[in-house]
Amino acid sequence: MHLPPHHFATKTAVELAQELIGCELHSQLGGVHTAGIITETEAYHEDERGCHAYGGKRTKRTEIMFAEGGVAYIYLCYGMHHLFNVVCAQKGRAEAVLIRAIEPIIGTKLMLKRRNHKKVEKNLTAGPARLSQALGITTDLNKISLKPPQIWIEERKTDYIQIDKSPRIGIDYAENDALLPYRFTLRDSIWIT
DNA sequence: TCGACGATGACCT
DNA sequence: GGTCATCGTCGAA
Repeated sequence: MHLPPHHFATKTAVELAQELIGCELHSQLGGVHTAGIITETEAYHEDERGCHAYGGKRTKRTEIMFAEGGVAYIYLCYGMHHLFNVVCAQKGRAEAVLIRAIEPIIGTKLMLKRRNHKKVEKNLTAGPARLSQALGITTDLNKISLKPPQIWIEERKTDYIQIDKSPRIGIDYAENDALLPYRFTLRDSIWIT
């Protein structure tokens, strides 16, 4: 069963980032279906410096983070990478979870084609820009609601997993907030960065 | 308008 | 380990 958009509105980013580990991220774009198990996430919220909406800053780009949870926040990084986030929390509160890595499970052949790879290996879908490319996610889909048939999340199917915590990647500018344990990874998975 | 700078990844040594 | 591609966003001018 997929998690309905309103589910995300009830969660903080730190809660959701952990809950999403082990869930499945699905995309059905151009009539083709791809999906993977979420193995790595990061939490962001407006009270810490790593967040684009730090201090409640509303700009054209960050406005979607203040929407009610259940929509996608997809933005372009380094001029070429499309990074996918799940907006959560209630309307008016900026919180989101960055999906950083997945383990491919459905449509791996198409993922290989989209990524121009020959072989299924870690760098096919481990990395926030890599998984977006593998699933066909681009900024065109920014702000869409997270429900079938475009992009949605299926609940975790295994009953027990272990989650590790560590500091987030690539946010040195966030000063002391860069040390917060807001990165979550599926223990023993090879599909993490 | 303009310039600085990224929630990165590919490729090279 | 290191280099660099590439462009939207944001704040300063």
